[in-house]
Amino acid sequence: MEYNDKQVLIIQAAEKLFAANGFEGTSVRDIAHDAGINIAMISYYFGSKEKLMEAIFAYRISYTRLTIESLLQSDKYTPIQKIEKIIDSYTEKLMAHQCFYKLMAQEQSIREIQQISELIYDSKAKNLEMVKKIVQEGQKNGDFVKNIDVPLMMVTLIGTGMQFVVSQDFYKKFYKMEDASDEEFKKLMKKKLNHHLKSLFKAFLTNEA
Amino acid sequence: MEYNDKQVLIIQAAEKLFAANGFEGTSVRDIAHDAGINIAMISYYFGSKEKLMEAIFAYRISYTRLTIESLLQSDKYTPIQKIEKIIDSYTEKLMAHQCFYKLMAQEQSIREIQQISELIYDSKAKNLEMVKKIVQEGQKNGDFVKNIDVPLMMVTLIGTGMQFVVSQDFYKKFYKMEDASDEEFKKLMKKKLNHHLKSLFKAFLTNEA
DNA sequence: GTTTAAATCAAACGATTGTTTAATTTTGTG
DNA sequence: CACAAAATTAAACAATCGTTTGATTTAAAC
Repeated sequence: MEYNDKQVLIIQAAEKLFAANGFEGTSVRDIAHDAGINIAMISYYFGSKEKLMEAIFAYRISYTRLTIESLLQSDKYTPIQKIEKIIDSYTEKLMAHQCFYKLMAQEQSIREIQQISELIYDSKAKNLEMVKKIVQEGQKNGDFVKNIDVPLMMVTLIGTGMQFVVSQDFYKKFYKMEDASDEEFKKLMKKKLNHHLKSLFKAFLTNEA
Repeated sequence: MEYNDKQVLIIQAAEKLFAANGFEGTSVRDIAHDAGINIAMISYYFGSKEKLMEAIFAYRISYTRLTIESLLQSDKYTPIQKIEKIIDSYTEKLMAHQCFYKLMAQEQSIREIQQISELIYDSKAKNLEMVKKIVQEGQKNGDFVKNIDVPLMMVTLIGTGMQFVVSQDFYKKFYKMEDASDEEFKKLMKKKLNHHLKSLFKAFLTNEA
């Protein structure tokens, strides 16, 4: 699906406002005002407010889908290196599109639009299978410990990321970064999150530091 | 704050519907219908829809606040045992009041009501300080490793719990529990979550199984 | 320059929103 | 029973919601 400049403008405004105020908490007039276009343009281009939400997901997913799968199937990396690659990819996407992940968090909880719920479901299932294979590989060659609950491991990975984006402001003060620039703060936070996830899962999977 | 039977009825209906459809996605008529009362009773008892939301938090917090603090300050437990006590308390509350925690997850992301945001903020700060002390104690006596990012450790704890409640249905199939009773399923999930968190944080804090 | 389609607009649409009113019923007290 | 306070109701309130209309402007094609 291709979107013209005006459509992208609307999508980006909607993404921002939906993330901040929720789907039901954002009116099409808010979006139109923020995007600097007439209200009727939303129905004109997308059909409805719901379809606009679907467009946001279609737009983001087409732009954030990284082909790390081929990377993971190769023999160039050890299982723990593959997990680290996944964490790199996840933290990168998370920090680059925070609004979108806030939206995903909301949709997970509220389930407003059937099609989006299915999209999230499929994405989870795909990621789970991918990680499952890596874990089994690591257990086979003795790198990883036995009895790893992969679904719950994924809950921790996704949950940590999601919680991170919704409570970033809170942790600003605990890292004494209140007067740092947004860009500076974001950069440090990404680094911290990345390192945290890597040491967390290395300890969990291998019982080593 | 004390609430009479009718007020509790309204609070419980609102909690359920807010969790399922969001604050803005739930009308006062929906709540009134579900609680079996007249619409006007909501304004009559609580003043407004917003104040009803505040009442939910006041109600739940007064009923779920467990005094584990005194337990944690005693010398009867090792630092790792104290962490386990916190996990026990957290999983217990999480599974007993899933709707409420869904609501918390939404409020964290959307920030609809100032007073509630502050309540969540204070709760986070309090929990962070509590865990910080335990971690320092564990590091002092050599039980825990060095360089533990406690704020991010809390992100993982809370995030895992929150993600767990919003995606429980998804994981139902992966544990082959689709035809188990709700109570049976809930019991197993609580056990699994509890065990997962304990082994995760034990590995993270001590690098041991 | 004319024609046709796409884009944009202000205005209006009916439906639904949270809240209030004023009347009525229920409850508790003397 | 009589009275006052509390609880409950249907109805109405103005405001806002997402969407549509029909007219107008802009852009593209010949």
